[in-house]
Amino acid sequence: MNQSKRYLDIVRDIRDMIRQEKIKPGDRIPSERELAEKMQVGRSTLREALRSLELLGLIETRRGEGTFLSDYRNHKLVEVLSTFILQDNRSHEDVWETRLLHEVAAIHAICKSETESQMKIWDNFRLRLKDESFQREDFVRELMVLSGNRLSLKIWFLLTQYSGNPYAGTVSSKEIDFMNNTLLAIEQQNADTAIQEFKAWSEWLKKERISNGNNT
Amino acid sequence: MNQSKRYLDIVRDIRDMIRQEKIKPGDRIPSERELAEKMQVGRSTLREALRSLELLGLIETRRGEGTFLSDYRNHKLVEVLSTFILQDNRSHEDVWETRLLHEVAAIHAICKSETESQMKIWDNFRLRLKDESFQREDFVRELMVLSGNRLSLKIWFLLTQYSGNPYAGTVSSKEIDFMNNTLLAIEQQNADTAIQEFKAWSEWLKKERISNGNNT
DNA sequence: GGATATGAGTGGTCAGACCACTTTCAAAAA
DNA sequence: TTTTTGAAAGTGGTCTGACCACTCATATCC
Repeated sequence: MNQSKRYLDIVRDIRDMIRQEKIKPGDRIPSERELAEKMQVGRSTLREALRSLELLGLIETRRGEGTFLSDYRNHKLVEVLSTFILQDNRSHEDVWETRLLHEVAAIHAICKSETESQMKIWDNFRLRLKDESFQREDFVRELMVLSGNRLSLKIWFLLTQYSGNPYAGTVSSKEIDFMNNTLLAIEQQNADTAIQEFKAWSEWLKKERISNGNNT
Repeated sequence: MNQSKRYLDIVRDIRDMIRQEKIKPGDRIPSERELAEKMQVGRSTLREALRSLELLGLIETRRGEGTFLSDYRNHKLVEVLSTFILQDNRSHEDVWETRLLHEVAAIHAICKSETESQMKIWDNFRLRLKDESFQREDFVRELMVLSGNRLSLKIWFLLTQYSGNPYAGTVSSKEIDFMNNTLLAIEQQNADTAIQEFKAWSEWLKKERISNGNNT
């Protein structure tokens, strides 16, 4: 009988315990010493399991306080993977394209799943458009959220952070036109036009950025 | 100075070491005792880092033999995260959608950037299509590679691992039709048709999967 | 030569000891 | 009485040294 990987069993046990005792995100789970005794296992072994879970963002440990269950919706899938993905893929072009890819998909999704209750959202959008500091990034973020795909949102957010915000600064009137056009097409649920306009805007920005010698 | 989370530093150090010393998947990395000494850290602390990496499937440990850098293929991340996270159908849906999103974008990119030299690729594709074991995943992987966006490819690959391959098994004739149609449209650089066909295929598969009660 | 025993090396586990930190609460000071 | 102080208890973070179980290469024996 070789059942190595005891810590994997512990991971499972902890999960089961959380389920059974109905521990909710934010709640404290028993201390390491307590768990170790309950599970008839050494503390160091137990800790190996806990650290694994922590790296994944499933639990949170605070020295002197204890270990807490974190919201599993905030899991570190993206973050963890990114440290291993983005390392050798520093191609700015790839990051840019991938980011754009998520943005376009979000617009497409929004156009295809419009509900009446969202109508007022666009009005709100228009109001904020008048704010000078309302830039492409803010605009897109709203769209990403509206698309409803949280994973895509997370990836997008990460890519945005990674590539920085090269558009900081004033928002030109040309940009506002792009925004308005895109928004209008979305309102009319015209995906093709919206995406076309959005891409044109993005391309334009890209060129502006290059001509300004803006590099992250 | 409170710099807790030493094991996180170790995770990074190990990653850097792997990169610097050009350790390849399958290669052996130094023993725990060796690493602990080199990094001036206790063996138990080092092990916490190693176990985290192991849970992610980035390394593989074999008792009595050593620790080896693993190929990205076997990670348990899928398993562990899914038991914690995927109870929520919404997350499942997000992964699926995000994956599809990358696939569609790849097809789009290929259609828009066709070069003559790629012509023979399609012939090769057709040949492999006759192989029974050539499934959607294989088909799409080729496309992802052809798209040229390595970052997108990596993200797609991990999402695929994450959501598993529920399509394993025989490839129905209906599927082969879908594949052929998609391929044909791509050859003709007809992005809209290709994507439409591809999405239809995906939707069909999704339904098949549900009706078969296939759940990871 | 082939089978077998041995020993070095490795990961797996444990117990015990500190350390650093947070919280609590009772004693001391105001 | 109220406020401040500080000691104690509890927690995670780390290290050490000791075994155990296993693998593999080597030496030994038949």
